[in-house]
Amino acid sequence: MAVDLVIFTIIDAQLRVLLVRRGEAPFKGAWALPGGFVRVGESPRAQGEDLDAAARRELHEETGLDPERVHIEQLATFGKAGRDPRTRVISVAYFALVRPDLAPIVKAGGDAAHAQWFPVEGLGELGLAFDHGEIFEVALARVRAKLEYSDIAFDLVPLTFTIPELRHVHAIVLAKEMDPGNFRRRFNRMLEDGFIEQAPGKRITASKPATVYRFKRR
Amino acid sequence: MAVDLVIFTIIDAQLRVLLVRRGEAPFKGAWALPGGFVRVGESPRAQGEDLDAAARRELHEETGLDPERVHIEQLATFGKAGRDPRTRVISVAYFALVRPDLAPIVKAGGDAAHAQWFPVEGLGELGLAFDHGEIFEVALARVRAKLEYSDIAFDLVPLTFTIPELRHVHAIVLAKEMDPGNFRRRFNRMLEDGFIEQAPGKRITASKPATVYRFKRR
DNA sequence: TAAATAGTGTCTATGAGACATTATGTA
DNA sequence: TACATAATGTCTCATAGACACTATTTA
Repeated sequence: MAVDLVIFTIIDAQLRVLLVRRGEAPFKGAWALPGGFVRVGESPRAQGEDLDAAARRELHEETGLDPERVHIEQLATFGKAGRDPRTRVISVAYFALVRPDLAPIVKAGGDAAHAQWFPVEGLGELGLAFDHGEIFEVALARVRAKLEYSDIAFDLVPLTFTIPELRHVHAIVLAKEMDPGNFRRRFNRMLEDGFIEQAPGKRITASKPATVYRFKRR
Repeated sequence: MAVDLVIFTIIDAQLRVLLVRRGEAPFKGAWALPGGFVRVGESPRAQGEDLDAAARRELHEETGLDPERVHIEQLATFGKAGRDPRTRVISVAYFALVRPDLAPIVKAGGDAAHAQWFPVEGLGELGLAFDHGEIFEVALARVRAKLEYSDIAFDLVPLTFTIPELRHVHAIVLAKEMDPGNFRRRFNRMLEDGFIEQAPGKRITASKPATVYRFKRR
C-alpha cells in the first residue's frame, strides 16, 4: 500500500512536476514520482496513519514544505497486478499544487541530483518508472479540467497577484493563450461574488502598474 | 485491501442503491455496501487480480449481472485508520449503474433478505456500517455531477428509450423536474451530433405515442 | 369530444469568443 | 514622445430557463 504524489508548480513560465531519481532496483536510475509506503498497523488500536496523512507526510519529506500551505487532493488509485515487478503494490495517487514562491525552497533544501522540477512538456518521453507515466497523465488532465470550474488557479499563484499574472497561470497550465478582456470579465465576476479582494499597493511592471488582488476565504 | 460498490438503479421511479445486510460482527445486522477483499498475491509472478477486476467480480457475485453490461467506474479510496474496528482496511470504492430492465434479475437471483434495493432518499438515516454512509454520499454527488456533462444517463435507461423517458431519469436522479421543451432541445443536439439514433417503432403510451431512440457508440 | 402527453416555437438573460479602443504608467 | 500593457467596451453567437402553443393519439 503506497501513496504517490504528482506535485505541480510553475517555474520560468512552465508547468513543472517534481520527480525523483530512483537509487535502487527496479528502475534504478529512472525518474519516478515521489511517494512511499503507507504506515499501517494490524492491531485494532494502532491502525497506522490515514491515507491523506501519508500523502501529506510524503509531501513534507520530499519537499520540506508545510503541507498546510500546499493544496493536496486525492486523484485515483492504481492497482494493476504487475505494476511493481517485485510484489503487489497498490498506490493511491495524489496531486499537489505548490505556489511558485515556495518552489525555490524545495530546490535549496533537497538534493538537486535526486529531486528535480521537470516541465510537463516532453515528460511523456522521459520513460518514468512503474506506471508513473500514466499517473502523471491522469493528474495533468485532472488539473486542467479543475482549472476551468474550481478555485485551484489560486494555489499556483503567490498570495497576492494581478489579473494578468493569474491569466498567465491559466495560459501556462492549459498551454493556450487567454484573451485579456474576456479573462478580466470572468475575474471581475469573482470579484463581485466576493471570492477575491483588492490588496494594497500596485504591481510595478515595465509599463502601466497593475492592481493587486488576493484570494479571500481559506 | 477491499473494494466497495455503490450500485445504482431506478425502480418504481426512484433512484435506488443495492445494500446487503451484514451477517457477522462488526455491525452485525446493519446494512452495508456490497464489497469484499481484493485477491492479492505476494509473489512477483502471481500478484493477484487487478482492482477493476476485483470490482467487476464483486459486482457479479452480488448481483449475478454480467459486468460487461454494467457501467462501473472507480470513485475514490477511503483509508482512514479505524474505519474497520477489526484491523486496517483500505477500501477502493466504485460506483455502478444498472439499467432498470436488468435490476429485477438481481432481486430474483439473490436472497431478498440479504440484498435489497434502497431508495436514496432517507438512506442517510439508515446508519450504514463502517464509513459506508460517507462513501454513498460521495457516490451520489458524483453521479449527479456526471449526469450533467457526460453520457451516464444512457446507463440508467433500457437500450431503447423515448425522450420523455430519458428526461424522467434526469428528474429522478437530480430530484428536480426538467422542462420538456428545453430537455428536448438538448436531446436534439445530441441527435444531430450522432450520439443517438432513432430506433424502429413507437412507444405506446396512454396518449400520443413517442418516438424511440437508442444510444449509438459503444 | 375530452384528456393526456408528444412535440414545436418564442422571448429573454447570460456567458464565451473575437476584437477594437482607451488609459496610464515607464524608458 | 514612443512604447508597452493594463483596463474597458462592443458585437456576435451559443445555450439555458421559462413558458405558450400545436399535434396526435387513446378512452
